[in-house]
Amino acid sequence: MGTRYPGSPKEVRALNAFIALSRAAESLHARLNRSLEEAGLSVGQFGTLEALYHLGPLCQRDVSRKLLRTGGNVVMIADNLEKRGLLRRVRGEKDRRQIRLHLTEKGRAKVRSVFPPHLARIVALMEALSSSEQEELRRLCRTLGLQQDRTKEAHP
Amino acid sequence: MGTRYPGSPKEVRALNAFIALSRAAESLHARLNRSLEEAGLSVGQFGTLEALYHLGPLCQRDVSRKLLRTGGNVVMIADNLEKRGLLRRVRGEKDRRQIRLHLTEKGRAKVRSVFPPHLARIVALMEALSSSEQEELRRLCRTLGLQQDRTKEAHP
DNA sequence: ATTGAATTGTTTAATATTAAACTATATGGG
DNA sequence: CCCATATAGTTTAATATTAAACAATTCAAT
Repeated sequence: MGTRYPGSPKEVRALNAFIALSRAAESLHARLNRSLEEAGLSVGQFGTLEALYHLGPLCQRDVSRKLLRTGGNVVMIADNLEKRGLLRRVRGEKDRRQIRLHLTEKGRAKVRSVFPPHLARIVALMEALSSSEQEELRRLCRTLGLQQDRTKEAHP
Repeated sequence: MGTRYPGSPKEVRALNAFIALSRAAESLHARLNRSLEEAGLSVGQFGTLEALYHLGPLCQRDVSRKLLRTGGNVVMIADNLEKRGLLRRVRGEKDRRQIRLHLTEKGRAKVRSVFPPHLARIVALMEALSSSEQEELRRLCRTLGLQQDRTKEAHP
């Protein structure tokens, strides 16, 4: 990690922090993805199921915002999950443009079987840091991530 | 951000830190990618050019490890950059399995034109944190990312 | 020396993701 | 009411990425 760019201390500090952040996230994801794939779920599929499980039915736009993916991608994710009987689409009654995604019982069962071991792996990976370090990491990342509005399309 | 999963304090702490880390990285990348794409480079292409520029010629395997991408992906990245005349392939003399990637002068010029504004954007985004916070973030992320060997294939 | 295992790069097929154009619905100002 | 604009979802075409099978080369242990 780190960089060999011969910039100002300020640049080097920012770049080193950015590279460490990027690589930590990618590294953790690479390790977690493998076990998710063994469960037959892509990252987007798992994220969608997990969001619906813990937040209740959502329209596709909300899922798109939550996962930071484009709307078109969520259409495909919902298509595939619907084909497998893990969720169903319900046309909004008030706003007929919206389609709310509801987990089926099969979908809930999938989350119940996949989420606990996934969480256990996350906890195990995060144990490289102490409790207070985890809380500090969260605070720093939230400060970084929240500095700008991200409620619009993920990549407008 | 955060989670509504009703787990133990330990689980909630780890999950919140993980989610914040993931979203911060994705959020920063989404914003940076747009400007890279305006320069006509994908993330993998930019990462490859930048690595060759600052580290010197590398074989594809090294690039693969550095970018945390599969070898097959690096083949395609190198193909596309070679077609555009930004790098050239040089068969290794000592180990004839290897192919070292060398930047062309056009490739170096591309990095010189793209890297500085890219770095400026990173610095601007990271300024949401103070200097010491940036250093602390780097330390925490390195601890997380280095806890396990990642010198093998990115997704073996 | 020889053979078997490991490593590097390549190819192929499948999936994921995006941007952009499109349809349908909602909303707000004349 | 009517139209302009915005929003939700869909479709399409292109690119990115992966896993897996493969060829060529190296290396190590006999």
